[in-house]
Amino acid sequence: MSKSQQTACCPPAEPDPPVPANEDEANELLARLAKALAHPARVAILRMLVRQQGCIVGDIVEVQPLAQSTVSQHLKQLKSAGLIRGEVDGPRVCYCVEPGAVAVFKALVEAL
Amino acid sequence: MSKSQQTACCPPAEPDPPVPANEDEANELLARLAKALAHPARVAILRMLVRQQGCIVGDIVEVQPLAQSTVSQHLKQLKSAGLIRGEVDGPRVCYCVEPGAVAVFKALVEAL
DNA sequence: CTCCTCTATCGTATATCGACGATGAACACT
DNA sequence: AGTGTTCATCGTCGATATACGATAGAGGAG
Repeated sequence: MSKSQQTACCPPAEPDPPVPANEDEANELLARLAKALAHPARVAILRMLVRQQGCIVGDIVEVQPLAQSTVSQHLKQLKSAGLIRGEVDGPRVCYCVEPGAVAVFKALVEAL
Repeated sequence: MSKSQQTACCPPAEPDPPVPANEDEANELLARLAKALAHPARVAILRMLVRQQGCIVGDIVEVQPLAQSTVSQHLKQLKSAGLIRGEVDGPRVCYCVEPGAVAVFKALVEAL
């Protein structure tokens, strides 16, 4: 039973991502975002979410060589960093990228 | 006594920074580099090193609100991630950016 | 040779990470 | 109601991160 359903969660939204002008704030934000990606599994998850539009947790667990609870914790970290968003879709939860946050991260890194 | 001496350490070098083609390896490398920047102090230090060509440890310690030993540890992490390089300059040590590593990091992030 | 400066390392304490199994809560389906 | 699926949370464990003071070691200055 492959269960890759393209549930149309994660709508557009995203008006504008503010990049901090203050350097100290930029450092803290960049550090927080970098910390969220300081683990290969989280990088892989983010990449997966960027690639396809929204992912069910089960799909991620199938791909990652980790326990379901561990994946859930990684998702929690990505979410609390603001890089992804999760929406309940019936019994499942659909995660998707927060494009604005990724854009801010790219901008901060590029400005290094 | 301000001691900002532009000791001409940190020569050119840098032939070519190889970016891993394999996605898993890219994930691990990105995670390692992101981890190195997962702390505001390290981001600030890297920025400082990018801005001016090479920095004496003492200068960094003066700017950062941290103990000298703590700064030294952060430098060690940045160095073991390959983002900076340190050269002994008499009694001092001059740290400088490893431009190739920063370029790889930017490329990996941009490719997200 | 004897100080003095500069930096790295050691030792320590606290906090967070990363992983897992087990449990709990929400939902669909019968 | 009862059952099964899906995901988050809890509790736990070892490993790592972060911070500091204290110490060691290498180099100049006198």
